[in-house]
Amino acid sequence: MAAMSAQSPDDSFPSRYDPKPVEEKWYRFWEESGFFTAVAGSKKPKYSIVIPPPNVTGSLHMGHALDDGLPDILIRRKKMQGYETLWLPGTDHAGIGTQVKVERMLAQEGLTRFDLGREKFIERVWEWKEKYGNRIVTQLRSLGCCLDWSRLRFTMDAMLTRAVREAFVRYYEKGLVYRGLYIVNWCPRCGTAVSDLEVKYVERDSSLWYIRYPVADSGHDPVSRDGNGSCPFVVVATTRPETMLGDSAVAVNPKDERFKALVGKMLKLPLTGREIPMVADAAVEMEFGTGAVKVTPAHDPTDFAIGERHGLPRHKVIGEGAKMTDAVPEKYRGMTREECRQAVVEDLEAAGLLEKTEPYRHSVGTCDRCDETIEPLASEQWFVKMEPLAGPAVKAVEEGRVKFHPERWNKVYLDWMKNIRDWCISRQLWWGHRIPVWYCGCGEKIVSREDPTACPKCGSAELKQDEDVLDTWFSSALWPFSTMGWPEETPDLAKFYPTDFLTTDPDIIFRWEARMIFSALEFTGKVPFDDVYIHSTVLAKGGERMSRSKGIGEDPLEMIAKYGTDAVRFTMAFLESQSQSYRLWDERFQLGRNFCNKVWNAARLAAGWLEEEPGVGGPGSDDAEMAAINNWIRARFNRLLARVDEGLDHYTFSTVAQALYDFFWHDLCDWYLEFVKLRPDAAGTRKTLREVFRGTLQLLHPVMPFITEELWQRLGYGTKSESRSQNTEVRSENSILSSEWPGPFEVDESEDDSVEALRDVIGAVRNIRSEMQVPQKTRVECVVNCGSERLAGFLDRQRALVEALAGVGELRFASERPAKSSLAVVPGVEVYVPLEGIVDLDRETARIRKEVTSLGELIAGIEKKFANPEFERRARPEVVENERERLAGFRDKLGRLERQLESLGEK
RNA sequence: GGGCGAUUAGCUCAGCUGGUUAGAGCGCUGGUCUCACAUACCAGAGGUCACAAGUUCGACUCUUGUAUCGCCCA
Repeated sequence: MAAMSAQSPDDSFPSRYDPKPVEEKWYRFWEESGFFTAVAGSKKPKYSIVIPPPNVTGSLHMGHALDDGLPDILIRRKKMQGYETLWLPGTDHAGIGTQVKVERMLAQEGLTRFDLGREKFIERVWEWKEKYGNRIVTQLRSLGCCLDWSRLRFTMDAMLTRAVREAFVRYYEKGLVYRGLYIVNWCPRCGTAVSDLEVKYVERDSSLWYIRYPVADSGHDPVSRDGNGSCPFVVVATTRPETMLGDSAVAVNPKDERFKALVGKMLKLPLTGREIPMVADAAVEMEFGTGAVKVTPAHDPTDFAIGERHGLPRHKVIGEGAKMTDAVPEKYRGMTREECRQAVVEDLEAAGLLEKTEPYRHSVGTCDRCDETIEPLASEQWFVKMEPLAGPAVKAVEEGRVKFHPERWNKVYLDWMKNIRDWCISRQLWWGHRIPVWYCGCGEKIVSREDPTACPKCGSAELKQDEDVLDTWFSSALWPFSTMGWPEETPDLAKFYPTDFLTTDPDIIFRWEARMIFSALEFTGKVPFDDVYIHSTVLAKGGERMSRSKGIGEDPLEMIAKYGTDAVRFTMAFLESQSQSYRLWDERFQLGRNFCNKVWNAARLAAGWLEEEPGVGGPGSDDAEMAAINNWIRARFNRLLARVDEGLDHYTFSTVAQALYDFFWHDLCDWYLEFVKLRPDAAGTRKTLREVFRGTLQLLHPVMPFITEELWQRLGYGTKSESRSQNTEVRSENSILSSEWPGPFEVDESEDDSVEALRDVIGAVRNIRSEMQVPQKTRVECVVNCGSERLAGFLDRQRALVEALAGVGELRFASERPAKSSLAVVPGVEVYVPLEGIVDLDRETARIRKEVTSLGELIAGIEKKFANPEFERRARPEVVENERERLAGFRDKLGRLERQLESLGEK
């Protein structure tokens, strides 16, 4: 411990990276510098992204960390690449969610929304929003997102509300929005209709009840079988016996021979005294139950359709509160669905009309939000007619104007869009965009952008606005352009729309991306974005879905507090590899934290060199000595740059993070900085160090914004302009965020192979030392036998590096193996380590044998290829040539090692 | 019922259009407080790439099937 502080005399550059002070400081700096604010009048090319708006009721979870962290990576790079970027923040009013939240608050005061009335209630919701709705927005800052706060939007803002009205009215005028009586998914607990997407189906164990419906004019006793061939009743199977009270018919498939004779006859509906017809309809599956099904047009979508086709009455037997209505016999009225089911089954049984009950597993629709069983209910609702809208939305993706990434999601989207059904957009809520339709006592219906004051037909001022509000997703669908001022032709819209990119969880691809695409095409004539990236679902350690309410998973804010924002961002990018999901837990963030610390400490080391002027004429000041190594790291940097650019252009975040990690840790720290330690003084080395560090910080910046800005400043890049800019544009580089994205170095790679050989020699000696259990502090001799003069010359010039990094006393050159020495063969070089007195013959034999064995396997593998004459005939020539070279190389190495084994045997 | 995805080292995951000794992080083993970092350094062990058949000169990679798991839609 004491040693540690002694090693870091300068407390202003501590040996551990502490993210907290750094993060606060630089976020404020960026924001105050105006880096986040987009300029619509800019002449620069644009790059824009709108945030997938989180619910105002929400707080940051791992999904947001990706929704918002990944675009931030892209945005930061584009800023550095000189684009005028807009990264637009905002929140969604989340109709049901918010309303329920405020209702719960009221409940604590012993009030319901009805006690307050609509107006007062909405006031309370706004109060709630002002007070708590900004929580998620604040949290986005701690993720480091460079969102343009001057353009913060909310779906209930006046500007966006106007867009919603405009959209509704335009749809209406084109006949694309209509009001109609259809079966909707009714949630009795939420008290509203919900769209198909908000229904989740869960498998439940239940029963299939077989009920006898007596034939009205059969003349037979309905209970006993008379055995003379004529059937006194029709048996129907149902999973919902309580709905039989609302039956209007029994239907069979027209092709079903079993029932041909009965079609057109009347049946007695048990428990009600009603008579209902037998009808034939192709929608009936002959395989289900008995082949005859009960038809309840008011409570089932298929039955509703059958009812339409056959002109059947709709008996609404279950009401909005999921209780039996007055349309049923008195004894059942007011019962819940469950109570009524039991009563009906008992009564049928008592009447001898229950033929049998079978256990049955089926899926039951439940409310996505509250898990209540959904009641399909015939109800007056507003719908968007999807067919005319879906066509262009399908085309946009088929023609590649919108591209999903990973590619497979294109298909998911297309399947859905091609089978889409009309969208139920009215909700029986108070919080939301109220439907802009007014009704007059004279029967006139007014659909208007502005609130009307009088009926255009009769002049009456007694107008009543539709009670319902629009589905929240109706406004979300307009988000990419409503946030920019549509329908006004604003500068923002002109400059930044369409947007370039959007990322979300796979969950909301239909609610969001799909609806945004058709809405955008309809209203703006343009796609809302070019690329959609569907990120992985983050699972908890055990593979379960993260859930705050169930206490499963990690809180990103906690992880940020514990490991730092950059560590969280880096780790999540590292894991984001285009798979369906990945598992994440607390300790995983150590990956990012350790990497941050590595970057920090490498900078700490380099800082010492960069502060001083290069030495002149002193040891290590000779550029020639380090030239090949400087070129090597520059070449490695170029390779990194190519990978980062390629990866970010294709949204392969994981490969980008891995490339950064590998280069920084394994090329820069493990080798280059270790080389430089020995002779940091040459001007060429200084230059390389400075430039490579600069470029590397820049490449790291989009993923790890805070630490890179801190180091950018500490290393002095923020004060001296060193941009290698080709542009004439003058850029202030006082922040890494405003610096110019790097390009490749010019580099002479002619001696890269020599540097590789240098690393191989050091590695070989280290390996021998370790296998021979040579103590770390013991210097060994090392003799090399080079295949070429050039390489020998190079290694001679680099002898100091071999000596320091491999623990070698003196590097010597020879063409013969010294006695009692250990041998390693690397490309172009034989490495001997004389181990007089230390060498352990058994160990050396074992070490060589191991390698001989693995070489033998490799050689056998390649020989097998050549053994087949087809190989040389059919494989590509370069492949054959390559294999030939590998084989020769392995054989050569094997021969040398075998000779070593023989000579060991002699001694 | 339909669609999509996964199955690679003890764990969590990479491996593009088939052809360099299948990689990483963590964990493990041995050795190091080496003057940036023990959140570190050095060396190493560990995989018949779920299974079967096929295509091919050649399959972790392509095709088909089987098994197990997961996601979505109806």
